[in-house]
Amino acid sequence: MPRVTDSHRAGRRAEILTAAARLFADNGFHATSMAGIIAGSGLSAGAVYSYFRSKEELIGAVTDLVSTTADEVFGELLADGATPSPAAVVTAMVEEVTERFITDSVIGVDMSRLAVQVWAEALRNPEVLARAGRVVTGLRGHCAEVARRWQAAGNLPAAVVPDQVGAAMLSLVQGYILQRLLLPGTDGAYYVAGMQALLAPSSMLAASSVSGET
Amino acid sequence: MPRVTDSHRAGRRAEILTAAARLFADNGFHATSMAGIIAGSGLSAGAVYSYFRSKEELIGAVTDLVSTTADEVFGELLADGATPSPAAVVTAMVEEVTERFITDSVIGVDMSRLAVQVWAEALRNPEVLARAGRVVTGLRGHCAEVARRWQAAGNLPAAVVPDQVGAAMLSLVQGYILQRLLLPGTDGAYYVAGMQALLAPSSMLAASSVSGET
DNA sequence: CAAGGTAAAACGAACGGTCGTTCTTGACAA
DNA sequence: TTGTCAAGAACGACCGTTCGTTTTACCTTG
Repeated sequence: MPRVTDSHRAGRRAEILTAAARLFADNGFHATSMAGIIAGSGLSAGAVYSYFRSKEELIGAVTDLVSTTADEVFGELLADGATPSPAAVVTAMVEEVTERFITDSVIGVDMSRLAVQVWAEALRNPEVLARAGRVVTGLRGHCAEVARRWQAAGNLPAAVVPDQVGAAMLSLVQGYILQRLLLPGTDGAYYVAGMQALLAPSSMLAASSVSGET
Repeated sequence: MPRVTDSHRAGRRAEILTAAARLFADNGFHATSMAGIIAGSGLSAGAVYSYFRSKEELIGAVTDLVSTTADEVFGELLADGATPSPAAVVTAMVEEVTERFITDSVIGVDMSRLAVQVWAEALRNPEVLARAGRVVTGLRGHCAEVARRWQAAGNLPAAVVPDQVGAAMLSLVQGYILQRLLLPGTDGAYYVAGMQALLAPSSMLAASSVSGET
């Protein structure tokens, strides 16, 4: 038998996933046909269906890919014990989105476009909603942790609920993704400037550096 | 010569549009079939196609409906010459979304769900992108005007670009819409509290009332 | 080493179903 | 009668998926 190596098999799977992600990013999930994915992957229908049982499973896999990428992109923001300001964290998130999310280095697909498709799909597909909700919860939790530290440092009133602040911080990133796709000319620097002005109207320099990994 | 025409004919058109909007909100544009819309409208295929030339035209009409509703909901925020704080305006927008956008009074459809579908569709349909972009530009312009007045009142540095601040303000509304749909338990009051804390960390009462129409 | 067996992997034509759309037909108002 | 419009069966195209066949590469055997 063609005892193909595991890595080869995983590579094939990744190729199919990449082709699907590229088409999904361009046309959305339901305006993309399996025939297109099959052609894009360079394989046959039967081969594709031996790696993914159905189109829905492919959608789920791409959703996971977006989720994983999002986690990776934002996961390092609080690697150490720093207490950056919310404005600095949102700035860092916007920059990370611009550099690593909009054109993913691994497969060269605009993950921000996929994210919007995932949001829309989540409204009708309970499984996608569950996955997407988990990611959003996680990201909001990271932001809430920032708010908690900022609060502990005395920069926020004690009565403030960190998770609530985290929700607003996450919104600033989601809105950036959305407006950049919908409105030409909304780039990272343009957006960050307004966000920082909104968050620190009196003193313009509340931002300190945000650490990456150690 | 149409005997019962005009208002009756417009009513029919509205019925079809309502049925389409309801199904689009539930399942998105491409997972909704014309057969479903035809059944939902209570008319026949031929009748529906005499009012709308194609499914694409129906999608465009629903996009317009969402746009119009959004304009109406947010158009009154700056009716007079008041200079409310950005936080107060975003608060008012979130409340308007909750009360008038999430369940539109005219047709009883969740416009926020439709908005997400429009965002996704805009990424692949140039006409929808144009319409959606126009609306987002308009909303951001309204927010920018708030920032401009706030700046003129001396609450923002002169170097700040109002449109940039408007983009961030709009993000806070878009993020609310998104997170409310994706995460159970994100209601208006919960969200507003965090937003206000983020925008006015030092003095918790920057908000004043925002005027409706005169 | 060479040849043949074997089973996984890939192929791709074909399938039933559903899609968006059209068009013939009938009913009714003028 | 005649003009208008709705009804809904019918249509071709394309959908996601299946499955019988062919190819491939490793293992066994002489």
